[in-house]
Formats: sequence, C-alpha cells, structure tokens
Amino acid sequence: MARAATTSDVFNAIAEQQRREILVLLRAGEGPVTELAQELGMTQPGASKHLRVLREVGLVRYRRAGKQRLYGLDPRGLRGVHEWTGGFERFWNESFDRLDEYVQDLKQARQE
Amino acid sequence: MARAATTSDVFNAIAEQQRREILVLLRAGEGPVTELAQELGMTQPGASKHLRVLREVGLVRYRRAGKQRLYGLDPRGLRGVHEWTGGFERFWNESFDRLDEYVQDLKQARQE
DNA sequence: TTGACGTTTGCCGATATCGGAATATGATTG
DNA sequence: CAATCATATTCCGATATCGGCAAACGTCAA
Repeated sequence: MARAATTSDVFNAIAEQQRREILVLLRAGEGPVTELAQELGMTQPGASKHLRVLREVGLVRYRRAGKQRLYGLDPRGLRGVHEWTGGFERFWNESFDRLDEYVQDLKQARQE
Repeated sequence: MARAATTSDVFNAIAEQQRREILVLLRAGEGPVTELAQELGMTQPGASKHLRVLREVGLVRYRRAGKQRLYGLDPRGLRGVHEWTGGFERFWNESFDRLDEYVQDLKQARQE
C-alpha cells in the first residue's frame, strides 16, 4: 500500500489546499463548475477533479440546472474532523501541566 | 508538482490514520518511540517516521531521557484545523435554508 | 439532427507517499 | 574503548497523487 487514497475519508480530502478553498467558496452558495474554477483560478478540469473527490467523501452535492451542475456544500462530514480536533482543545487552552515541562525543557530539547 | 508534501502543513500530517492514533495516544502522556510503536502495533522505524512528520509540523516535541526520547504532544497546531472546520458549524447545526433545497432535490439529484 | 456549451474522464509525466528491511547514528554503561 | 540499547535514516518497490491537455460525454436549442 502506498499513500492513503485521497478519496478514502474526509481527512484526506481536506488535506488539499485547493479543495479547502472550494469548500470555503461554496459557503457563499451554490455554483457551477466553471464559475468555481474561474473564481479560484484553476482550470475547469482541475476543479472538476477536485469536486469529484469532495463528492466521493460526501462533502459536496450537486443538482442539475440545465446544462450546468450546481455544486453545493454538504459539510456534515466536517463535523467529525471538528470533533476530533476538539478532543485536543483542553491541551491548548489550559496551562497544561505536562506542557509546562516542555516549556522548561525547551532549551534542552534543541531539536533540529 | 505532485501531491502536497505531507510535511507541508498540519492538514496533511493528520490525514494519515496512524499519525492520528499517535496523537491520541500521546494525550495520555509522554512516551518513548518503542512504547508508542508497540502500543499501536507498528514497527519502530514506522513509528519513528510518523513522529518525524508530526515533529516537522510542530504537533509533537521530544525531550531526551537517557537513551530514550520521550515524545509528547504540542497540539497547538490543531487549533487551526479546529477553527477551520468550525467555520462550517452553522451549516450542519441549523436547518440551513440552502440545505433544505438539497434535501428537496435529493431524488432529482440522483448522483451515481 | 446538428451544433454549441458545460462537464467529466482518460492518459501522461513528475513526484511523494507508505511500508519493510537493513543499516547507521546516538547515548549510556561497563 | 567496546558493547548494548533506543532511535533515526536510507534504500527499495508499489502505488496514488496532482496538473495539463485532449478527447469523450450529456444536455439543451435551433
């Protein structure tokens, strides 16, 4: 096995900068592929491929509108990511005791 | 350019299942590489490589303890991911007006 | 039907991943 | 210094990515 497939889960899907941009843009509302591509400065096939990935993990839906396909957000899948990272919230909010050790050892642990 | 380097940012670093497991495990406290590897059922070089990636994006720190290197969490980098996904919270919490359109169009948009 | 438009897919090259095995580096102890 | 333990790195093969370009598909209108 090589690298995990980008289509395997949401974590992989949003690991790509351009796909994140697509999702953000879609918060403003639906849009056809061409418009998204233009607005984000990517080629139309490029946008189409990214949308495919987002579709396969369920972050995006489309509906037909004439010749166009209006893509729109279905961000429920992001909830899992939000909750997973939220599991670390107390570690960055509170002055965590173990974190204090780190700070004290910052000079000693001169990594790289 | 091919795929974005896994070391480029936190999003890519946590796109890997095993690295996520390492982070979760480290919530329980520091640990040397061998222990982490054993507890997660991966080889020592494997764990070492993943830790390197996590180190390079700043999610993990280590301090020396004799021959060992005790790895510990520095989850501040996860905050960005948490906040980014949080930007979509209202879209999955409230009955979003645009989401209603989607639901109504579910049958029509019989993708795949 | 033919044509035009919007979108998807296929193929390509370059690159980077991940896992495994062997080896190298580093640090401690005798 | 030599030996040992803990960890890191290198090399390899297999695979999947991403971007670009060209071609295929689908849909609507005349």
